[in-house]
Amino acid sequence: MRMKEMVRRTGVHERLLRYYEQQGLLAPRRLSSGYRVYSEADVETVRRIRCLLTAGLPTALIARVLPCVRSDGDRLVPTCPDLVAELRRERERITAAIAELETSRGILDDVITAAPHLLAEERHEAVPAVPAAHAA
DNA sequence: GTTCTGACA
DNA sequence: TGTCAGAA
Repeated sequence: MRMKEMVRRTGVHERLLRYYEQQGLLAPRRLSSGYRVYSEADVETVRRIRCLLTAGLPTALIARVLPCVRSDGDRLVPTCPDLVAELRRERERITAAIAELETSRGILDDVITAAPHLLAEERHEAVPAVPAAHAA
């Protein structure tokens, strides 16, 4: 199938399908015209890509993970021994990222709660009366 | 009309 | 990721 049909089948925008290919996640056959020709397997691959992206994996890792998983309904099952270890590392990276964000939020909380009176005044001054003639 | 590549927001 | 331009 060509691009238009692939977009319909996957629900993924044409621009993204090209991006996945550019990242080495897809390798559709090419016609002499240069047009891409996708297979049924490619449709399934796109579903896996979406799943892994949602899981927060970077495209570079997805490219390595893709040949090491099989689909079981809407679940992905690892088929390579090294893969699980790699995914564990990725999980640790995400855990670390969460910790950093929580720290950032904590600092902001301190700043926000330190001057509630200023926030109240600012709110009062920031809402001047709108002339009726200019109101939408 | 459909798809391609490249570039920019 | 979304969108547009210019070419085939």
